Amino acid sequence: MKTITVLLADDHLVVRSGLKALLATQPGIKVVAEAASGEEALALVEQHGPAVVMMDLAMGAGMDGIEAIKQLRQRNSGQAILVFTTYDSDADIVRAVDAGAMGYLLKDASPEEIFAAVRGAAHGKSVMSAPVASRLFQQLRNPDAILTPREAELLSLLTEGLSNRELGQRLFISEATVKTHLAHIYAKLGVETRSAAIATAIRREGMR
Amino acid sequence: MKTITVLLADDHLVVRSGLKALLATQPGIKVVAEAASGEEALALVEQHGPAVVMMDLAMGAGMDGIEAIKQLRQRNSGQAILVFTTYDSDADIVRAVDAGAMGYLLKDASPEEIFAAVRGAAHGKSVMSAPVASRLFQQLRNPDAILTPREAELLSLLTEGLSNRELGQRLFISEATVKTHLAHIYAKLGVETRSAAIATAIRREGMR
DNA sequence: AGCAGCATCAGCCAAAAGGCTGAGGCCGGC
DNA sequence: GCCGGCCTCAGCCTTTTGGCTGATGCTGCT
Repeated sequence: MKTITVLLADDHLVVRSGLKALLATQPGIKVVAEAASGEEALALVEQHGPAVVMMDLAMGAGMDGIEAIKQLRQRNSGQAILVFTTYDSDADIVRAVDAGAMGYLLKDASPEEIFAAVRGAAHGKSVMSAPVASRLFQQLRNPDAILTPREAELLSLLTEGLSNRELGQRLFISEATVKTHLAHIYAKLGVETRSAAIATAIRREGMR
Repeated sequence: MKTITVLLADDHLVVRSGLKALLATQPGIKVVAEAASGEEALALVEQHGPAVVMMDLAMGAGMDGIEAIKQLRQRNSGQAILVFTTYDSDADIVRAVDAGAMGYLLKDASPEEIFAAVRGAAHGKSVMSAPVASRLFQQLRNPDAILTPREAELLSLLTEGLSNRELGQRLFISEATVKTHLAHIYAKLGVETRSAAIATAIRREGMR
């Protein structure tokens, strides 16, 4: 069996080093490069052409993981991309899968899960942590709860603490329209107040 | 020079393994045990009596890092406790230092910082990541902005999206009192609305 | 004793948010 | 071409929030 070459992209040195140490115990898997940012990841992929890219989503300043995934896909150089991150926010999962990720692992995954995911990804299989899969499943079961683009935009601004008036000004719509959107958002999020919407949005949707 | 024995407490296997790999490169530092939870950390400290404990604050279910630090301090078995976490939220820093942490490192610290911190802690020196130190400094400069215990309690409930009425019921106080506290909180956080307070609280104070 | 800080409450008023109903324009799918 | 979803807006009314002023009791420090 051919050796699987892996590139790690994570802004935390400890995480890279931990992953490297873990993967080093596995015959047939080899870490060929490490990147600390999205930009670096793109450059190193070009240079090393790894079979699998393990990518964090939040990477400090600059390009984030999602953007990096999109760009990698566009170049179409055939890497399987595995998201490896701390949070399992609905929005992140959807965006990552959308951008072209082959799998989605959480940082508290067991070594076995990690090895299986890398091998799976290298062979074109899609692998997800259980909590991630269940979230995706929930989204599919409950399509009514999916926010429209405009609503998502509003919710995002909402989490910055803006008033209805301010929201209207930012989006060039009347306050009445803002209220309409908000009512829909509340219904979809299953909350009744702006405060609860903000709380759920930041926590559940990962709008940090 | 005596070897410094270290115990790692972090619920993420990758982080433990990364830290272990990093520390292994340093002569004079030895990881003697790893814990995945606060409870486990307490037990293993008892068993191994390490000189330094590196502890994450958020550790999934069960006892969190702060609580574990407090308990360790109570037993007074002489370990230097080093917080090693992802976030530099004001509240966490203060609580950790308060609980008896010797140092506070962020997960994106460089290897040199990490080594220095471990060595420093073992010799009774207090070490902080630069961003952490600057936050502490800011708090000291600005004592007016420190929330009273009651206010913090209220803010915490606020981030769950409760109304004034509900807040009053939860805390057994009148709605009038709730409003008074809220007004003070807004002033201290430098915001003008409940929404903005929630947003800042969750993001800045790390109330997740 | 006196003072400061904290927590508690009241009343009043203005502003903001939320619930409800209805409605028009636009676009994509059947 | 019709229907449904999305985005837009209005008016009306209730509830909630926020700003202000003032007041009481407790505690700890001086």
